[in-house]
Amino acid sequence: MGRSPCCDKVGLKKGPWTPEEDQKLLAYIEEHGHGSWRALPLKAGLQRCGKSCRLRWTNYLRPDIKRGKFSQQEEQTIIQLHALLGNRWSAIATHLPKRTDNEIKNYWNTHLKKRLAKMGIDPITHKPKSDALISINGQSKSAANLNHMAQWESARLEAEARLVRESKLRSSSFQQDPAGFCPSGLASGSAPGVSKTAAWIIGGWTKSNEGHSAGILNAGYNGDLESPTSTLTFSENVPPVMCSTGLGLSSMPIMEFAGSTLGSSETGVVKEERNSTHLPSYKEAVENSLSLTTNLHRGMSLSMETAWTSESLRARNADVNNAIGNVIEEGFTNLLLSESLDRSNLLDSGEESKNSGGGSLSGNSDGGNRDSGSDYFQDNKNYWNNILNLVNSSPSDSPMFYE
DNA sequence: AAACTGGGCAACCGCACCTCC
DNA sequence: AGGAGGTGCGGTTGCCCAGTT
Repeated sequence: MGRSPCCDKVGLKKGPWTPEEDQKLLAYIEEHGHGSWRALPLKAGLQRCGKSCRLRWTNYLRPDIKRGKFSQQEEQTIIQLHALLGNRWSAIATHLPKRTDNEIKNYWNTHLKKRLAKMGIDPITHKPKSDALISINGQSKSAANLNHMAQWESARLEAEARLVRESKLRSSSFQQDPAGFCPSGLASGSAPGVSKTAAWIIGGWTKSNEGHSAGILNAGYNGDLESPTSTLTFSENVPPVMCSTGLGLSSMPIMEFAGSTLGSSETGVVKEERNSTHLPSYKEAVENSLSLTTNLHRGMSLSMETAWTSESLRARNADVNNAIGNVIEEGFTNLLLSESLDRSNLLDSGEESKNSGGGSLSGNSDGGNRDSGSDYFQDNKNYWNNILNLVNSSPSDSPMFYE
């Protein structure tokens, strides 16, 4: 095709930006907006390529960028989303308000990836690197767990493959009006829907453990959990496992969300129709997936408030935050984030403290200190539950990043 | 104190996708 | 329908700085 370069490289400056250049760019964009990036440098009086200007703006100058150290929850978010999305930094960034994809990518490469590796977790697959990590008497558990994770991965891949197929078939874009996702019966009182989401996820997982062939999350399961549960039912013949991945959710052309909180029969219905001419790409499908689950969650999370006040928003966010926190606290992802975790100490001590929000992978790997066989398994369930839970959480109104 | 090393981060590069004509 | 330009994205590079030898 021989396309022309995005800009004439001759005479254009490269390398670090000076404060003067920053000022010029800022001043121009504040006054005119960026418009065409290619034309911007000339208009702004910059000897830079438009692409360079865009990058500088999006990664550094933009006013809504939060700089500085990543919080623990941000780290969790990155790890969990990376487990689900891989190196789709922009998609991950949408769930981390005020952080740029570049910043997240750098942080992953320089911190989190290494930390995972150090923990014996493959930063690519997010799985333990070998069975040796598992306790002696946990051999069968190890196998079961890896099998479990393999199924998850398999489901994920299936979902992605399905997305590709669906994206070719689909002819509609999503109706993403959050209000449309708010089943009035779902959020009675002030109980945040997110806890119900978590309950649903965990409930589904727990049940699925009893029958792996049914998939990891049997979304269609309408079980007898004590806590309020919600179910997803699909009008297509979709293997339940497909519902287990955040990806799978939105790939369903027609999807019905039935909230069965506290025995209520109110039902929120989310439907998409095959009418539009828009054929989303795979990438778009993935994004839509996230958006849909996000909106689904948002709908669940919304109380019956008709207006969003800052107070109600914050109150809700606090509730949501607590709910997420409660779930996440139990995940072994926390291991990666705990400042107190010192693998060598654990190895040296030969005894793992029986605390605490999530135990220790290294503890598990070290001679079966964890005598509760279900803990490790539970940790891993939680790990992946958290991922799904996270995707279900809203990117834009995520409570965890309020300052 | 100088040289070396590694970590962290901003920026660049090239490809892929999207949109417009 | 197809080409060209614009933009977004992910991988990589290179510079700066702090810590170590």
